[in-house]
This record gives sequence, C-alpha cells and structure tokens, in this order.
Amino acid sequence: MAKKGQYTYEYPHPAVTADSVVFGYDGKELKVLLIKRGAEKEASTTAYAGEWALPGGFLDVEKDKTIAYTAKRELKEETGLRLSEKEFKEFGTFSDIKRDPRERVITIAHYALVKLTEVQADTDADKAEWFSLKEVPSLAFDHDKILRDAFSRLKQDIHFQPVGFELLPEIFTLPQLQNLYESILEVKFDRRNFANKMKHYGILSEVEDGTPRHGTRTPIKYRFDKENYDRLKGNGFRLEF
Amino acid sequence: MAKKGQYTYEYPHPAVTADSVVFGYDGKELKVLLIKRGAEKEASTTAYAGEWALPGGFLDVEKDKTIAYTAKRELKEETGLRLSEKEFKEFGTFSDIKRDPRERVITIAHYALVKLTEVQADTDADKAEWFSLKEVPSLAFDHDKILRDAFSRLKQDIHFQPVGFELLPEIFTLPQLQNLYESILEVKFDRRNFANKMKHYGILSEVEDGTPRHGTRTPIKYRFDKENYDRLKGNGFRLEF
DNA sequence: AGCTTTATGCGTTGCTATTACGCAAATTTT
DNA sequence: AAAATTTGCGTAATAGCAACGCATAAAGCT
Repeated sequence: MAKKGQYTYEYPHPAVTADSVVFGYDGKELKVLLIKRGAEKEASTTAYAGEWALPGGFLDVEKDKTIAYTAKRELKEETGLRLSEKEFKEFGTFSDIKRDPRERVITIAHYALVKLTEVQADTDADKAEWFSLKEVPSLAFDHDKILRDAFSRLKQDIHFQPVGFELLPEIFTLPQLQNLYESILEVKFDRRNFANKMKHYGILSEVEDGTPRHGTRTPIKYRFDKENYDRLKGNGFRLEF
Repeated sequence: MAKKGQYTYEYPHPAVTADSVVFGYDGKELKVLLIKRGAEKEASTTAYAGEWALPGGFLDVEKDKTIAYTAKRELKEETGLRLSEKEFKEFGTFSDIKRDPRERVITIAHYALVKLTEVQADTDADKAEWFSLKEVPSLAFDHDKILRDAFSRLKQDIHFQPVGFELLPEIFTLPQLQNLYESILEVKFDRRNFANKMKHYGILSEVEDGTPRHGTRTPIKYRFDKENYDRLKGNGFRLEF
C-alpha cells in the first residue's frame, strides 16, 4: 500500500480519470449502465457517496498503458462487464476546475455499445444497474452533462456509421432494427423506406431457421453480414432524418 | 517561483498538457503552425530540444479553468496567435505511457482553423513557422501521429460542416473555395457541379467591387452569408466525394 | 365465432438531387 | 498568331429518396 504524501512534483498535477457511458438496448428502449457510489474501499471515492454515477476511475499512472485501458479496467471492477479497449469510444474531456470538490480532476469520457440481452447476466447487480435513458436519476459530479454529451455524440455518429451490430442480438428483425434507430435518433421512419434502405446497403443476411414463415406478420429474421457491415463502417454512409 | 517538490499526493498523478494543430490556408495549400522547442526558460521543456513540435503546454492546475483555456494560453505564449477558446476543437487524447520520456504526460489534442493571410503577421516568427502539410519535418514526442489524426479528423468534419469561413479571407472566389476543399479532401471535384452545390446551399453572397467583370476568366468574388453559413453548420450537410 | 385493428412484406410513382458532360468567352501560354 | 487554360452558364440522363397503396396474417375486441 502506498504511503501518504509519497508522490511529489515540482508543479501541481491534476488527477485523471476515465469515465464510461455504456449504452445497451433491450429490444424496446435505450438504457445506460450506472453505479452507486459507496464509501467502500478507497477513501477518495467518498465524494457524492450513495449517489448514482457513471462507471469510471483514476488512471493508474504506473500501470495503465492508455486511458482506454483505464476505462476497461474500471468498468470491469465496478460493474463486472468485460469489454475490450477498442469498444470504448472517446468523445470528450471534461476539465472544469470545479467539477470535483476534492481536487482538480480531468476526466476523459468514453462511450460503449453493448448487447444488453447478452451482458445483463454479467453485470454485478449489487453495484450496477441499467436505467432507461428517460428515467436516469440525477448523477454525481458533472456526469449528467457527460451522459447528455455521450447521447448526442451517439446520435451524431449513427448518421454516418451503422450501429446495430453492437447493440442488437445476433439474430434480429427489421422492426427491431428500425426501433433501435428510432430510439436513438428520437424520430420515426417510414417502415418500407427504412427496409429498402437497409437492404440496399447489403449488410443484412436473411436467416432461415426452419420455421416456415407463417404469416406476413411474423417478421423475417436477419443477421448482419459482418464483412459488408465493417466496410460500411469504414466508408461511412448517410442516414437521413 | 514555485519551490521544488512542493506538491505531494497520495497517489501518483500524471501531467496534463493541451496541444494544438493550427491549420491555415494561403490560397494554394493547407499549412500547419509549428514551434521550435528550445531550452529557454522552463527546465521541463528540454526534452526534444531543438526539434519541431506542435504548440502546447502544461495545464495550470490552479488557474486554467478548462483545458481549452490551456490551449489558448499556450498558443498565445508560444506563437503569438490569439484565438478564442471556442476555436479549439478537441479531437482526442494521447495517453501512451511512454509518450514522454520525463514523466507520464497525457495530452488533450485540439485543432483550429485560421485565415492564414490575416494571422501571418501576428505569428511570432522567431519561435513559430508555417509548414506546408506536405513538408512537415518529423516532430517531437508523438506529435507526428497527433498531426495525422488532426488532419483526418478535419477531413471527416468537412464532409458534414462547411469550413471555408474559418480558413478563407473575407472575400474569395469559387475556384479558391474549391481548391481549399480539394486540398483538404485530397480529391478533385467537377468545377460546375461544385459551383452548383455551393450556390444551392445559399451561403455565398456575390460581391460587387466596382470592377466590371472583364472577361469570363476573372472569377466572381464572393463572401459568406454568415447567417446561412451558421445555420448550415448547425444542421450539417453532406459533401460527396 | 366473427369483426376490427394492427403489423409485416412487397411493391409503385413522382420528385429531387447528383453526375457527366457541352458551349462560349476571355485570358494566359507557347 | 495559335493553342491551351480558366471561368461561367447550361442540359440531359440517371440514381436516390420520400410518400403512398395493397394484400395477408396475426392479434385484439365484443
């Protein structure tokens, strides 16, 4: 254990944290993963004790190779979720001088997209909880603003990059995909035009699962064509609204 | 002057800097502003002494309200250029554990666009110099990578937001505007289609400067319609390529 | 059970935007 | 003087997009 006051510098240094906004989709609406701040182990986490906050924590100056690694490590520690560093998308720095009452703390904010249906079992329910975006409580520090910024960044990104793969289960239906887009963009699309567009991109593969499609009301099942999907991510596209 | 070893912390803290990639356009090609690192005042700047680098410097933990302010302050100190905080666009954090040989330094990277023709006089030529993007020397730290990332970010942003206003002189011609876009995107557009598109956006106002247009070869002069320009920035648009 | 409402897939039509060019005039280059 | 270049103005063909109709089966309702 480190002794108090062991680390000295010629000039004042800020603390640096990585915070993560983890979005999940349950087939109906967009959710976000929050943790409850406790006065458990570290004395430094007592600020805003008991309040809800984004998962995240301090950069380990000596061990964390990059900030993305900090985000990954802290998410695992605080919520049980294991994501790879690549899945964290950095979207901004929050550096306001008063944002943490204890000392100067700069946070590098990230967002990540996960298949809620698959990861729900892995999230440590004692510490973490999924909240509907519409029912998020007020958060510690400036995490309200960070969350708002993350959502508007996701909203922007989705116009130019497909995001379904990260959020939907492997097999899904077109109405599900459309609902996902509508949840994120907060708009409504015409059913048939949306279907045409998605099919036109060539990122969907029909799934034959034995069940002979009974009626027109049972939606056709799809999976993503990973190859075309990634190509489209690289090239970018434009989804109107 | 601060005494040595005055600032102590329970856990190690990183240093935090703000670095800026300042792009300018001289009517022909895109340029970037670099500084020559010297062993002048601060002992801490001796790393990579004599090499070219991006302007930037350490966050003043006690005085700088935000990282953007650090960027603004350091740019002024190092190059003489005065920009407002809003003109700095943050595009990423560089946090590799080995990126600075002295200690752990996290940098928040920004880019800015300026009218080269107007600011050239303000840049302190003793310390700073404008380089063509094609002739940039190899840079200190990981600044090569930061510069590459800034350029590709600018390239992305220009697809969805007009950028001419920030880079061109107040009065300019359509060929100039097209050349700017072509310089950034590294592609060629069809002259007439480009003109049609720009006119269609409604952000151009023809300038009557007495000179009765001699021949068709003297390009028509324009200025930006600031109101429509800003509206377009807000809404976003899509420039194909 | 029988009727109404809703969800899904497959299309069509008109409109707008985009692309790929042609042409004339004047300047610059050779 | 001739040739090549640059600029503005225009047009035809095409592709993409938005708005909408129709048939069918499931789900909801009385």
